[in-house]
Amino acid sequence: MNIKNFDLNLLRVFVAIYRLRNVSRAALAIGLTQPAMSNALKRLREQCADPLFTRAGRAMEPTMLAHRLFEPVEAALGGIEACFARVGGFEPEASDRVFKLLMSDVGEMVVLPKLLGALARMAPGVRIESMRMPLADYPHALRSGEADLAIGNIGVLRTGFYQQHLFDDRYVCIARAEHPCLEKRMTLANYLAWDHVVATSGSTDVLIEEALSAHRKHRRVKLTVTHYHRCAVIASQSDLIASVPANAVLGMPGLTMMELPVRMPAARVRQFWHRRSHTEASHKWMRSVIAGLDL
DNA sequence: AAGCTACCGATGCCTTTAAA
DNA sequence: TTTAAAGGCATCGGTAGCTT
Repeated sequence: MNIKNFDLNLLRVFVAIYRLRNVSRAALAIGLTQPAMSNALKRLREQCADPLFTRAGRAMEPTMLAHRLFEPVEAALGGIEACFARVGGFEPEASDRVFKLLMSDVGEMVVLPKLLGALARMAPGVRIESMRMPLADYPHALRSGEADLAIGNIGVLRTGFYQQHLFDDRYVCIARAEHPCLEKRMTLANYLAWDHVVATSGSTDVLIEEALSAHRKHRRVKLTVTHYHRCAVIASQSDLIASVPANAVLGMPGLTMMELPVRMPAARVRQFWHRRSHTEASHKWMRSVIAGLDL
């Protein structure tokens, strides 16, 4: 390898593929397209004179050299990032800043455990405040600084907001394990024949209603609650059925998960921020930490 | 077992950008 | 102005998983 010509961005490429074992997802994680990532991997392979990752089914398995390189490369990259964060006036390891994050309870379950793990290593004094409010209030909260970031599949944040993709989730229909609706296929007619419990903490409710409107249909909503998790608990103990992001119910006992009878694109869960925070050092640092989580 | 579909990495070709 | 490199779009081909 000739270090004079080495592109340090290739180290980010290497770390992302090693963590995710997937070129496409690694590309999304660092803001490239899949072909650009594939080309970067090719250049990295040429520089290292080693394939670094070999395809094994749907995973990219690291070679012996990749395993040996990962720890020192990750540490070096972390050092560089911390150094630039300090130049910008933010020292993560010494900070006691509070970051206010807008997210649903599913977001909390998926993001917060890993985020806290990362903070324990990098910024033990930094604190998180998870906030909940109606989706319509998100733009104002981010614009005014009441919240730092919003995480979710949020359609209301467009003009004046930046966004970065974090992971995809799918929407599913859930019912208690012995529910009579399971005796038949979950057709649209079957789905509409039952009373529903809906949660208002994310955008699922709005998106399902839009999908049903396209068929000129509507659900009978018997109960509205604020959290997806409560929605799932109620569905597991009643004859109400619900439509939720799959991550909301993973591992929950007493529930059956089914495909929705209407076509729903996957939930593209992203982090959103207002342009007022775009160049602020601590904010940039927190965004990079969240984007680097293996979600 | 065969056929179908979805997923995913690789590649060709083009445009853009920056350096010489 | 030329050239090389990087990134994006479109597409190809291999693999896995599901259905018949």
